[in-house]
Order: sequence, then C-alpha cells, then structure tokens
Amino acid sequence: MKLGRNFFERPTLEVAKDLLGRTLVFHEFSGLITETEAYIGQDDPACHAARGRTPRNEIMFGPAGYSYIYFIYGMYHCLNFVTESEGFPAAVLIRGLKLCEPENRLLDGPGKLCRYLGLTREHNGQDLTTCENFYLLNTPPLTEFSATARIGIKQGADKPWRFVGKLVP
DNA sequence: ACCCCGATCGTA
DNA sequence: ACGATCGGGGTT
Repeated sequence: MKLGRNFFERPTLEVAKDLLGRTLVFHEFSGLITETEAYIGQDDPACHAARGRTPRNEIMFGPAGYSYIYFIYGMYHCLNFVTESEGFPAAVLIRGLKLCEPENRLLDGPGKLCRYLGLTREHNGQDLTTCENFYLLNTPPLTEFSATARIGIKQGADKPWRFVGKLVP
C-alpha cells in the first residue's frame, strides 16, 4: 500500500521517525529507509528555507509528499520529502537506505544514496503520492531508533532531529 | 559581478 | 583531518 498525502501532512518530527522502515521505490530500486533528519521551517537555522523562499527551496513551501532534491558540495545530491501544510517550509532528509532490489546493500549517506539510485535535480518536485515509479510503501515502521544531532551542520546542531532505525535481524 | 561556504564523501 | 568541486545566495 502506497503512502498517501496524509502521511506527509503531519509534524515533521513525526514523519521523520515514521519513515524509518518504510520502503522507498524508485524505478527498479527498492529499499528500507534506515536514517532520516528533520528540517523544520523558518525558525530552524539549518533549514534551507530559514531565510525565506528562493528558487532552490521553493518546493519546500509547496504541498507535502513531494520530492525536494538539491545539489551540494559541487558533486552530491540529497533527497528529501516535503512535509506539513502548504506554505510551511519543512522536509525530511533521507540519509540511509537498506537496499533490497536489485541487490542487498546498505546505502549509508545521503550523497551515496542519490548517486547509487541516479537521483538528481531532474527528480526535484515529483509527487510521491501519484508517481508511478517513485513512491513509498507502508511496510512496518522501525519502532526502535535513536535520536542524535543532525550531521554536517553548524547552526541548529543542538536539536536531536536525526533518527537512526535499529534494523531487526 | 563577486565571493564564501555548504543537510558530503573518500582518503590520509 | 582535509581536499575535491561548483552552485546558490547574500553582499557589493
């Protein structure tokens, strides 16, 4: 069963935790989400939308359930899903994926994940709730997880908004 | 127009 | 610990 709009139209911290264990499908690839981070609104200094709307971050201001993919460090892309209500800029960064198809492999890191799947800015702004080859399945969530500070940021490093699922053997 | 730096990763 | 590599966004 595909995750619908209402899954993403919730507080970002809830969505970030609830995404752990869900299955991401992108064309021939599928895997379990194992690690996420929340970026929440203009009061979160680490959020790309902290200083308002720009061409890059405008998808974050739109409706929930869309992909937000940006280019970083001159060589990597990062995948996010937009959350909360239209007009409120927030998203969940996907940092880890336990790939099941076409091979078993752990994609640990947002840049490595996008590089393996072939995700680029061309896939920015896709509606995950209606797309035929880019969506999420409601496989059982990983209820065991730890919360830590977000990785690679300076501002907002005090907030424990990174969630790492404990994979059950 | 310019310049600094970043939600990273691989190697040292 | 650090360099690669370049787009974005704030500043001039």
